[in-house]
Amino acid sequence: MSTIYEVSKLAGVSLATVSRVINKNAAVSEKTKEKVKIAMEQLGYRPNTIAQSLASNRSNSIGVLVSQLDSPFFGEMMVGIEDEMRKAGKQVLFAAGHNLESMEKESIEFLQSRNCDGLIVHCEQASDEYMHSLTKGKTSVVIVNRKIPMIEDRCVTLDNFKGGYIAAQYAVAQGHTQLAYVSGPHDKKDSLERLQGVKAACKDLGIELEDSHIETGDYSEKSGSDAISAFIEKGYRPSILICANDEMASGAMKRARELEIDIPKELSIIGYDNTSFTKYLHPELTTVENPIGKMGKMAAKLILNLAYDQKNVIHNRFEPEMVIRNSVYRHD
Amino acid sequence: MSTIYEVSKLAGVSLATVSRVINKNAAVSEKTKEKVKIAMEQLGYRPNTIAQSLASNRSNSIGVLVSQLDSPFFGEMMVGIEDEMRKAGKQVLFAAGHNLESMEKESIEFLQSRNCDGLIVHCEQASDEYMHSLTKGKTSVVIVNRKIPMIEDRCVTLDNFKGGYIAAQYAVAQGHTQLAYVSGPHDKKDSLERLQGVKAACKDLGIELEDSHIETGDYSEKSGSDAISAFIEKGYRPSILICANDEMASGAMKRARELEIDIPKELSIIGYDNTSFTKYLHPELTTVENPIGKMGKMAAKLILNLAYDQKNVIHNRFEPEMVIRNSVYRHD
DNA sequence: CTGTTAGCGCTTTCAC
DNA sequence: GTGAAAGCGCTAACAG
Repeated sequence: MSTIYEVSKLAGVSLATVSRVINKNAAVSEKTKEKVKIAMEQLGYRPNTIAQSLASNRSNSIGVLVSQLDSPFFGEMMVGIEDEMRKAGKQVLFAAGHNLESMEKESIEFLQSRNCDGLIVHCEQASDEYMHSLTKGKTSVVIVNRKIPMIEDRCVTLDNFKGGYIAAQYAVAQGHTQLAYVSGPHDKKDSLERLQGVKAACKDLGIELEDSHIETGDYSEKSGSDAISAFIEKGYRPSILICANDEMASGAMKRARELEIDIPKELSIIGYDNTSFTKYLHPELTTVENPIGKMGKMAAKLILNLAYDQKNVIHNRFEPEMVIRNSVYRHD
Repeated sequence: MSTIYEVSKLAGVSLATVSRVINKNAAVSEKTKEKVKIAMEQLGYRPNTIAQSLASNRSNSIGVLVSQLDSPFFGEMMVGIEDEMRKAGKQVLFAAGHNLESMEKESIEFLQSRNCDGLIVHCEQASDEYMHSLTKGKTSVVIVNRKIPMIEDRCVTLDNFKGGYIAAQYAVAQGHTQLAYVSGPHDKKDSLERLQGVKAACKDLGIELEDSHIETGDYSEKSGSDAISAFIEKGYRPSILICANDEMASGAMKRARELEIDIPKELSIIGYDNTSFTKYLHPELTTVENPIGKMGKMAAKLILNLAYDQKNVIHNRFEPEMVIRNSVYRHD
């Protein structure tokens, strides 16, 4: 591999001049620029990014922490980020936190040790305080899907309250009055917000949603199935079940099928996230769109602003929308 | 961030000595080693990986090219690789080729420009010749899921012939005689091999599989649906449809449901890959396990051998296995 | 607009 | 077993 030195020799200019045409950050006369370009071409010169990083103290890479690498949800997020960063000529390093506080911290340290210029993190377990302190470090940090007090401008979030609200609203609009809800874990803010949204909508619309009509799951398929069983044991037969994510909706559908409950006629189902696998479900799942791909893109834009002084327009609060498919029956 | 220089000052030794205890590649007396370690501890010293790379001409990172970042299939592969590389303390860069020759090459160049010590690639479009020349470069390359003549030792592959064979064999063992097959595109070797496996099994077992009972798809869900329609138009009603991947199997199931064909009673289905979404299908899909996660791990081990002189035991030819679930009806 | 020069933080001969 | 010193390939003042 040829070096900047060889290019400068061949072009008959100094190292600095070559560096300038590479970085386009200082005026170089058209003539010399041309000479340099020809020399680079001839030698097949490619700048050594490592050396660039060391000298400039910038690695032109950003680190991304997701919970899992093999999930449709994080997949979309990664694609959104990669896309945007690639356009900006920056590299992306992905690491997985596996939903464990220790792994999350370890992965963040790993990314930091790689001299990332910025971090985009989707942390589920690490505390608000930890996140907060992270943003105080010298590398910029953007947080996805979590609103942390004091640093909201670093957070790209979804209005989960509204997500819950519109789901319940839609259910009622379709003539349902016997609602049930499977919530996510109560120690997660997004889960809580969705629940509050559902409750608020019911209240606003004059529909009763007793506490006993709410089950708490853990976002897993199994907890969706379990919820169905739980309602049946309680003797409650809702006409519609709203789930805090698609995974649980899928579990609920499976259980219902085992029990020969017809979906959507006897039991309608609403999911949340609009994960890609919803298309494999039968009937196709009506759900709340979680624009995680777009949020990833926005997080990327934000980090580009923070770490590389770009001036992208930022809006960091996203609104969910209903995705109407076939799992909700209309009662007239 | 403290540097190696500060550590050496504090420990009262030279730079070189500190470097030695970091890299454990030369003898250092217990005493001084201890001193250095204490100094590193006190300063919270972390080696600067960029500087290490520049000086040693090794980046301790490997690049991975997949077709898509947001796919369950590649997700598993990425997890397998990340896992193994992480254990080895190496970094992984992921890039997407999007099934386009231009993007594949561009992404490979991107990874190379990042000074990866090795590359693991899953290329669909680039030619054998290109792949071949790639392995001739100075960075080691491992190829996943494609057997390229002359460099088989660099390839981690699945026995696709056997995959097709056991699928057909299983179908026949379950009492089916009216088989049909939806193949993948004919310009892909793996697709061809699966087809040949199916044909061979039929022949060996004395079952007829006319050419008209074979449809050619493109691995997409839609082409699975289309295949069903095509068979019906031809007036052929198979008792079992073997698909060259799960995606097409899913499409076929959808179409069958629309046509009110009962699965598996009237039509059994076998998929291929055992992708994670198969659990969302109904009935749960009987399919051929494609151990892509394990293959990713193995590719990682191989690249560790090639790029870092590790001595992992390699077996680069994987065997598929049937995963029996509920989409095949047994005819006695 | 262009060249000179001093590092960036580390590894790696080569002596001792 | 340890230290001195020469780079790795590039950027970024600074001077002209």
